[in-house]
Amino acid sequence: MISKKAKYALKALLYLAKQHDRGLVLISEIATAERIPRKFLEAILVDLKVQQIVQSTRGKNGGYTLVKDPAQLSVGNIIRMVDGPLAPVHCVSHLYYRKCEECVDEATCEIRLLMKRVRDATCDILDTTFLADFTKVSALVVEEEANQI
Amino acid sequence: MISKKAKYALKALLYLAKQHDRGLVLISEIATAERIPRKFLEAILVDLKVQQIVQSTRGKNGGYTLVKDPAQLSVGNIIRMVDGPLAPVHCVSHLYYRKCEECVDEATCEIRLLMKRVRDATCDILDTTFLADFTKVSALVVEEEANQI
DNA sequence: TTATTTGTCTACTTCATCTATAGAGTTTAC
DNA sequence: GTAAACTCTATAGATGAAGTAGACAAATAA
Repeated sequence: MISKKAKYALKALLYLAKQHDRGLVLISEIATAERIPRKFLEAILVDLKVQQIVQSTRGKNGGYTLVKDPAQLSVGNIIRMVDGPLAPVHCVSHLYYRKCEECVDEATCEIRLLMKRVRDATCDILDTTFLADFTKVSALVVEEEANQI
Repeated sequence: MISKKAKYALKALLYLAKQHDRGLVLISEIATAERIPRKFLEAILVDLKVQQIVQSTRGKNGGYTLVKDPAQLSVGNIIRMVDGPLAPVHCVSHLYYRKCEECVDEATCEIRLLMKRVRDATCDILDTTFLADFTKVSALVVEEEANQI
């Protein structure tokens, strides 16, 4: 399970990606549109700013905007930033590797091998899906709908 | 990430599966062999007993034994029993489905579609891997080693 | 300059879950 | 009856999740 925080981050970034050409977007606009608790979203956006995913401007006419290219920002990376490893156990994580304390022998641990397959399958999906892919899909849907008129 | 509890449960059941023909196995034997805190393992085994995965006998010469056929007990089911859903978000879980509170429209939620793919990939692996598959692999390894002599 | 709008920062809360541990109680075999 | 097992109840510390409150700082425009 991913945390609500990660889901909110994902939704907020996706919202920003869709408004990418529109310039600065208000926190409260995102919060309302995506039904995210406003104060909680604030904290999330600060985190994402530290990670240099978004940029902000203060004061009147201020707001948030995406810094990273949506075509290069993967869902996998966003979730990792907020929640940590995607792997089901630490001992199969690439970026957050840690030996299981209780494991008698990692090399022959059968559970580890299985979990590695799960990790790989998960990462194959999440690390190859970028924010831009969603906006494309939405554009396609809009296009299809237009064609049906 | 799966919990330690789930990992312990998996290791304990795997241990029991390997000793399946040996009859009753002591909690403390499992705890020592798999380096699981003994009292914690006790609690886990009680849970698994309630779920009718294992059986126990009290008193001297007592112990635990697997009730379910290891060829029909999947890793996916074991993890679900202890941790709940395998899905990364509730709204794509089959057995633990729940609508996301903040979701504006589930039918068009792009994150949901992506997470559904993750769920399916995970379940494809974990629901088709059974305890018996591990004991087979171990047997194979033993066989191979014997061949090399 | 001042009011308003916006993000920033610090601190706190509440609640749940994880990961255990302690110890008395019960059952069974010998 | 006693030792060896499992069982039941209670507790507890640590951590993190999810959110809230409110003062503060910066930018703009009147």
